[in-house]
Amino acid sequence: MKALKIKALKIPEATIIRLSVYSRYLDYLVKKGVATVSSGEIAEGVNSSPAQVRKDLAYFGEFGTRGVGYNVQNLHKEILNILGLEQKWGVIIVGGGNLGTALTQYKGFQERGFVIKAIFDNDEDKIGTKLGDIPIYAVSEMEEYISKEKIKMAIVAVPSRYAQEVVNKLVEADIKAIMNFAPRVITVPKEIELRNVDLAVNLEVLTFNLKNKN
Amino acid sequence: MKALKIKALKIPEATIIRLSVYSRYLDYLVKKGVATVSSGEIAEGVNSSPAQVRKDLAYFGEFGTRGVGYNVQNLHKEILNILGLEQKWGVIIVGGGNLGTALTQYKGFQERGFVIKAIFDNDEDKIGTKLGDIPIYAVSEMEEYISKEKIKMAIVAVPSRYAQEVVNKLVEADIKAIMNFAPRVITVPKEIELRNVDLAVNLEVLTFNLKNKN
DNA sequence: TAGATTGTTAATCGATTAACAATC
DNA sequence: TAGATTGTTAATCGATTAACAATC
Repeated sequence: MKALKIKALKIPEATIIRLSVYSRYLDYLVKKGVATVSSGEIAEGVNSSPAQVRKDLAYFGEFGTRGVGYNVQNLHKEILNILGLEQKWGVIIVGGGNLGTALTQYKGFQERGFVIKAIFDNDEDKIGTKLGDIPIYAVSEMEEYISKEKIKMAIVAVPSRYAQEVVNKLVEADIKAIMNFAPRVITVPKEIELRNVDLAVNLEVLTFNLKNKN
Repeated sequence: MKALKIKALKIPEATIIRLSVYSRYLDYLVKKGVATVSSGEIAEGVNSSPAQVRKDLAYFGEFGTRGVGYNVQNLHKEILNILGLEQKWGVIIVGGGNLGTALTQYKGFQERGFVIKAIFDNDEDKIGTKLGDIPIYAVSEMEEYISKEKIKMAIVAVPSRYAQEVVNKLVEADIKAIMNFAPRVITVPKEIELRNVDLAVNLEVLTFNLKNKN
């Protein structure tokens, strides 16, 4: 008896991250006016291998032409689609300190279609003011704002000791995805997407390598 | 003929990252006054598995006692040592914009023993001023500063189009490790440690998952 | 047609998980 | 001694790389 083969193929996270890198390189090629590109050329441009590039793309479809390569504009568009970047995403930032402020103005988010809509903080001096165009509200107003504005994504840039508490509030407010900068183990229900960005760990990998490779 | 078996065991980067997470949890246990901990308890504290914890530690030695577990203080110290954090590390930041400024004052670096020593920028209005205690110098002074102060690590927080150029200067100045925030493919000689932190990619992994898992 | 390059399958490599003897 | 937990080996799982038929 042959079981119906359902393609429940799991896509490695490394693949998603590489797709993001490919899309930036393709963006560069589009601007340069290049029409066609091979997996080998992409690999060279992003320090990968041709097989890896083709494998990553193969999870999602057949985007190339044998003997020819890939249409640059088309592949670029396809990858942005795969990543969910065919639309703009409204994002809120919790925490209006140095990091939150820097992230609010970070060009790299805007370039990829992420729009910071508001900052939430508990500092009375900041509440009611604006950072450039972006309003700063009290954390107590967060749940209502999320619901009213249908916000799906939040960035948590508060001191570590408040991070879990803030995340709990976000979950209650029905946020779908959280990018957390606090170097703490944070717990969320399994249906919530959580990504931890630990800045210090990155330096620690470097010190480990300095100490051991040399 | 039996070849001499040299233990050139390669340690997964994922292990290093987890060690960093373990060390933070152990720090918490130290402060809580806990004396002994098992691999199972660590695993629970950091969302991992007991086997993973023991495997990660086994790359570096035998730190526990069978039937008992690990001495919290000792294990904490051992892991910091493995990561190279038994010493303080002087770090410079290139780029005094929003992100560079935020990173300069980021507590998470200080807590782990990273000391930001100086910022380098090309903005005439900033050069010669200070950000808190941290002096801002011209990029033209960078090479001399690195050599004089024996700086090993640098953080690159300049606009993407300048990133490779800045990295080249750092390499010439004999820097050993670079943490790069520019979302560009950066090339360095193989003896230089390079780590790319791409903030937008993290949001893109979230949008991908939002789009596909739900 | 000949040359090039894809999409895909098979082989390899590496990391995680499970199992268990060692031992406190 | 009995129970607990480590350190380590073996089994499994997953991701990368290599190879090649398909095909432009």
